[in-house]
Amino acid sequence: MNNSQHDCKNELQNVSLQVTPARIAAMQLFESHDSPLDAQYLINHLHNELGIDRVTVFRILNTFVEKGLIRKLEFGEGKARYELNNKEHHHLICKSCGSIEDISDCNISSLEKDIKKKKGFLVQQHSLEFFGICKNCQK
Amino acid sequence: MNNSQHDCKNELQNVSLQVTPARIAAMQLFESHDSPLDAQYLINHLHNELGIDRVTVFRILNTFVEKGLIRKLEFGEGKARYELNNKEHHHLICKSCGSIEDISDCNISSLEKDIKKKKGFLVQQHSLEFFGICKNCQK
DNA sequence: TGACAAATGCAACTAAGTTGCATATAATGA
DNA sequence: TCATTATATGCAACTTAGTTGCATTTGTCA
Repeated sequence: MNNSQHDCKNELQNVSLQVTPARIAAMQLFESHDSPLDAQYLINHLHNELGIDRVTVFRILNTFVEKGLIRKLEFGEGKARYELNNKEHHHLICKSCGSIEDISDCNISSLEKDIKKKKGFLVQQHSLEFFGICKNCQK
Repeated sequence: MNNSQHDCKNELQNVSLQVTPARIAAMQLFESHDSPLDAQYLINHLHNELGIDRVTVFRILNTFVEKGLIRKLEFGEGKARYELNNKEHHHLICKSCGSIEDISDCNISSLEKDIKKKKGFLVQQHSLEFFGICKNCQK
């Protein structure tokens, strides 16, 4: 078992999930990609490499979200995307080429405190996505 | 024709859309609701009241989005929601009771200028949603 | 009012995601 | 290391959101 597989195994055990080939492979895909992946992408890879069924992939994604390993995103595409749930960040989604870039330091937390004070609403999560034209497509 | 219908008719004409019973009724539904509506809600109402087909409702929604009358939102429910595209605001979505409250003055525009400067990405739209527990559900 | 473009209805389809159930596999404790 | 048991997977069938093609109807405008 190589390093990457070993890391993935630990992450699964940390959240009390059984370590299976499908889950290790799914974690590895997330570890090795920067931009958020859709279910179909995982289905293709896991089916080709390990013969994993699409239903299993959907179940893995739901389980990972529940356990907090990944988070679910929606960019108005009629399907969900998923990415590792480590550092907080947001996305710049280019409407021209479809590229997805990350940004961090959006300083939303002060706004969240405001919301608690003014509205009494306790924010647990937020989603912030920017849609526009990336640097490249403006040329 | 009452006032509300007349207003809706004007809004349709302003964006060069033909005025039809289905479109007037759809606009009226949006005018009379604060929280974002899903397609199924419109389908139920327009079908019961006017016998409008579901396909027509989806087409109306797409047309309204294209013309900028409404905007499309996604709250991770596996379906889209739509609301009038007038003043900019964001949403507080309660994970306990499902209620959706509006908030405004989020001051994102300074962040958008920052993004242009730092990343070269030109922001045209953004979506900002907060998920948590509403005042009522905290009791 | 008649012509023409645009909107609608209907049927069929696609794509994302879910459920039930039988089988296979990972974790555990002797 | 083997048997037990809970958990994960595969397969088939299903649901729900949304789309497409085509024939018919309706709104607009001259």
